[in-house]
Amino acid sequence: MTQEELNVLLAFFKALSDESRLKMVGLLSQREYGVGELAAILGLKEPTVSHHLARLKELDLVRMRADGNNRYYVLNRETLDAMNKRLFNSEQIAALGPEIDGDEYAQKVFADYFENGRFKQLPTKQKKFLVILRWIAAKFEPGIQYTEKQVNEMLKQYVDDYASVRRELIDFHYLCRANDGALYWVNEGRTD
Amino acid sequence: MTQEELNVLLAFFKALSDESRLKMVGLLSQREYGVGELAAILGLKEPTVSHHLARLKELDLVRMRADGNNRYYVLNRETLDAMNKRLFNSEQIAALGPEIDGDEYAQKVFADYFENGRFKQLPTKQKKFLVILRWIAAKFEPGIQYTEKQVNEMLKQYVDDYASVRRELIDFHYLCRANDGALYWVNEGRTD
DNA sequence: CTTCTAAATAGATAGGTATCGAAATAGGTG
DNA sequence: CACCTATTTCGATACCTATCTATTTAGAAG
Repeated sequence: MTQEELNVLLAFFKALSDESRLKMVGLLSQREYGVGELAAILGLKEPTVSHHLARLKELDLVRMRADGNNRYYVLNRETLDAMNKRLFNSEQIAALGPEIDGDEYAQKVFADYFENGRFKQLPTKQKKFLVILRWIAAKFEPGIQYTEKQVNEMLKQYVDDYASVRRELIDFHYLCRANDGALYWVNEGRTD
Repeated sequence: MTQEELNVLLAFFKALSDESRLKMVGLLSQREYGVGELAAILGLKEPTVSHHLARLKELDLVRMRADGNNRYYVLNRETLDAMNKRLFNSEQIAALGPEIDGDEYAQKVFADYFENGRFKQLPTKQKKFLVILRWIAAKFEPGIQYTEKQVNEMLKQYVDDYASVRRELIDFHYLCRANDGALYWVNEGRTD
């Protein structure tokens, strides 16, 4: 699951994790309501209701119809159903987890070398080393250009010998480097 | 839907409306993890992970197994499924809305007399008046004892002549009053 | 008993957001 | 045009909570 997809789900849960909005969804599932009407029923001021409706509308959870000065809102059941289907099946739930390398082997390598958010040391066996290199490479966002300083900062989070790792990332074609050596970016065309 | 039930759903959405917890749910759906392990993968400190796990555990969304100093957590899929079934059907969604009196008549009364969160005036026709009285009565929580001052504060939110309304609530047996007149509470045994 | 380690708890801080009042927008009506 | 009304936008405030560090608990191992 990409960060983008996760953000959508997150936004969906955030949208429904407010008492006022949850009640509004309930009301708007029955019939359309005007803003003032909702404000009266919920005991809120118009600006507050307007704010909540805007948040729901952002996610396409409600539809709006204008009639003169009044705007009538109603629940968009399709979006709700889509979210429901999208989330509540095993694969999707599992996919919520960040992508640690999937296979048992990689998990073992992690268990052995990863501690307190850092790699205490790097394995000498190339296969194990590549598991870690791949994981680090994935921390760089595709399409972004990084200065050498930024790359170093990134790597220091995870390893002591950041200079070696930076070199290895280039050697194994996980990162590309500009001719003058000043900029780095993810090699999106790489295939294993 | 009671306030209690709504709170449960609200808590559920709040629980999943955090990026870290959402990722944790994904991971814990695949296998059990120790606290430190999760902290390493998510790039968080142990206390933070501990905090999130506690929140998930409160709702019975995860189960915990202790082994020596380590505690292993795993997703409780049943709770997730139950929440899913519970929420995503039409009746339940509709029930999220606060209980405005259901029938057309009551809605009309509201439209006529309720404005900006208050009743601008009270209808003289008893039938209409009772619609409003019932609605106000529902604002008091069953099982709670209110002082007269508290009752007045409550009523002032909605009407000008709070003293009359307080008397009517007693006369129509929506509220009970202690013999000394100091305490009020909802008459749970009332039948229309 | 002392030491080490994993996790939970306490306390502090910072960022997010629900809410409001005031002001701006825009449609309707004369 | 001027006025009224419904809604949105803006700016400020207050509460909530995710996160951290420091401390405490409690199991395991010398």
